[in-house]
Amino acid sequence: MAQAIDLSPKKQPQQARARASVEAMLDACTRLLVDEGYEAVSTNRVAEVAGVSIGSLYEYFPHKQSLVAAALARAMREVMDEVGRSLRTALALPHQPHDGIDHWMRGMIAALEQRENLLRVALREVPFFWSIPEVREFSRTLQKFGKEGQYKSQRVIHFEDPEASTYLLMNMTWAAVLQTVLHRPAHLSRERLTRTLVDMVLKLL
Amino acid sequence: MAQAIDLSPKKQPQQARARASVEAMLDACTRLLVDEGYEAVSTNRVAEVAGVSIGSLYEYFPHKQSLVAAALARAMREVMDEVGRSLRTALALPHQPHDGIDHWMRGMIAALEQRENLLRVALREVPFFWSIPEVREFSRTLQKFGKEGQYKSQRVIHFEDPEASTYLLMNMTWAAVLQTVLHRPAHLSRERLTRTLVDMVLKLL
DNA sequence: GTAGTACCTGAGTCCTTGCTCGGGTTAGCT
DNA sequence: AGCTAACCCGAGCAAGGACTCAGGTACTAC
Repeated sequence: MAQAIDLSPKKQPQQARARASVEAMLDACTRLLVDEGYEAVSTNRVAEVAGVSIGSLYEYFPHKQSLVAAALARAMREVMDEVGRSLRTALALPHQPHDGIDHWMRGMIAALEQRENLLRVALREVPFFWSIPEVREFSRTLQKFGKEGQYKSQRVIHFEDPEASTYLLMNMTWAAVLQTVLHRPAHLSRERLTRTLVDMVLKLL
Repeated sequence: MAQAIDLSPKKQPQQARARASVEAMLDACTRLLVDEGYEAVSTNRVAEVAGVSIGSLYEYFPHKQSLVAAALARAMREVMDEVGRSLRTALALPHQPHDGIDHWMRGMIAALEQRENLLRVALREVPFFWSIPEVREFSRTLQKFGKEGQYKSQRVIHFEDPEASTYLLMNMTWAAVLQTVLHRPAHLSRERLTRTLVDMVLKLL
């Protein structure tokens, strides 16, 4: 099992030139993850693709894991931002609750779809993915979003155990969205799954 | 991304002695996966732990992946058997439907719990996990179980799109069960989650 | 100008690991 | 007993990959 490693970067770039180099490294790492999977990511190749030398890479990242973690953390922050934005516009919609749920689901699906291959690799191949702070935070934020949505739309799930049901609802929904994007069977279109998912969530509220 | 590889074994053991060796290899591989994760599994170590030589290992497995795939396939067959058994006893219960769903959920959770760490590693670290035939079959069988349960218990989800809703229901349920076992937060007991999950599934039927 | 710091370079070291291969041992059959 | 095929052995090869280090180049401050 993946044991705890320090995933933090080594030192921060000070000048613009160096910041560009680090960005290039992260871009290259992301590209390799997407195109060839985690096993194919070697520090030498990342440096090559980024157009910097291997020595420069180790200026800013103490080891391979911290590089991959930084690339994934950046992506997760982007996803989280988009999901948060789509929640806020969903809550501002006049025709609650169907339209709100619908908008939010589509927002989440769109956010994932843009990074489909990266997320697939991250979730299925990167051993320390769940140790990345941004990923842990993502789960927490998702829970917060769930409560926020219920609160603002004046709807609460009425089960014996509200805390457990909110938790499960969010996780099931998230899993279904992930499934829809990453693992959808050919005979079920994204549209059909989205519509049905919205119906199911409404039924649970 | 993980490309397609031939995951089938090389040749079958003929004599009892050889069958025992192969079993020992699979056991050792499973143990290493559970204890130290996919990255720590090297063919040399598997042979060492199994008490056979590296040469013998390559008699029966053409490469590392086929060994890991065989170990995981064996585990998946066991899980599938248990889940199937618990579904059948659930359907035979007199007090439908709450008791049935409850029994089935608990059966699934128990089946996963026994192999908690192995599944965690398989799902999160093994790049070719979803290419293993037994895993693909597992997903299909789960869908079949879902339809079977609905049919025999005379309950069908009444949504506009029955096919998509069955698909989603099974996947969401499965995801929630997995979540409960592999990633449960400390403040929510397994029992609370199980009970709430049963309620939610019932509400959707 | 010059000192100091940030930044960059890439050949090379060391280690791990997947896998081979030549040769030995055991089981089963006639 | 003798023959064949199944089975087992493990030193070692070849490749690849994480990471170092000794020495350069570009900024910045005074």
